[in-house]
Amino acid sequence: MGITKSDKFTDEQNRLATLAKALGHPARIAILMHLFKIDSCICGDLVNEIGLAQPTISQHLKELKNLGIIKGNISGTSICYCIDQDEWTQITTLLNQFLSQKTEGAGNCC
Amino acid sequence: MGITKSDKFTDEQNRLATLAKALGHPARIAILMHLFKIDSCICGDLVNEIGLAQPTISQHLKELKNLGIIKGNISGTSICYCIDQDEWTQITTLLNQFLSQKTEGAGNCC
DNA sequence: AATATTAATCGTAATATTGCAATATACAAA
DNA sequence: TTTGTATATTGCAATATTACGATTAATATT
Repeated sequence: MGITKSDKFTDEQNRLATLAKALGHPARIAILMHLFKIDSCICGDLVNEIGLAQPTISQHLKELKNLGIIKGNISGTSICYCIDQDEWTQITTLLNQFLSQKTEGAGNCC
Repeated sequence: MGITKSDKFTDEQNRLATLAKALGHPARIAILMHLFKIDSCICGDLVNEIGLAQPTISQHLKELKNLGIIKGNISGTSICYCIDQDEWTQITTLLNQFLSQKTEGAGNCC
């Protein structure tokens, strides 16, 4: 039904899924990559950099902002976005913790 | 339009997004967690473990299987799923590479 | 063979996501 | 104040995802 039954899962599971989902679109990956590459506030070249329409980029930025991954400050007529390093560290720590799991035994029973 | 314009992005960006997306649902996180915890083939208790209907679980398993994260072998009348450790290592390496990025400067210009 | 068990597939409904045109908002410059 | 520039919001169309009932396929068991 298009609706995720979050109540069936633990907070941790929901949190991990939410974070992964936010990274689950190439435009948002590209935005983050660009922000890392520029490594300072960028203002509006994302629309040029990525080939999507301005409202679409704006929407993806909003999503990343809602999760706290990036923050934006008004800078004259443009808005200055950058990675929130603290939040990024927290998020990636959580994800890494999950990703670094290993099957105990040689695993691969199949 | 609900369709992702993959052609606008690099292979790496698309790959990362696809992997992240696969982890972007709590049921799939829960399935992986359970497989790691059991650390051996489990067969059908995922349906009991997670409170979703059998076709729903089957669908999520298929998604993970398509990406190669898990594999399943027929074992009598049931099917035996487990993590594909090699593939998991590859995938997490790729993701970690992206996640471990840091803003060079003190960052946080905003 | 008939029956039971397990998991995949099909069909469908409900909701979510993606993308953009049009518009609105906010500020700067002239 | 008007004009231009940059970003956000709204509204909508197209597609994707999630979930499940019903069914099917495959194998065991009797």
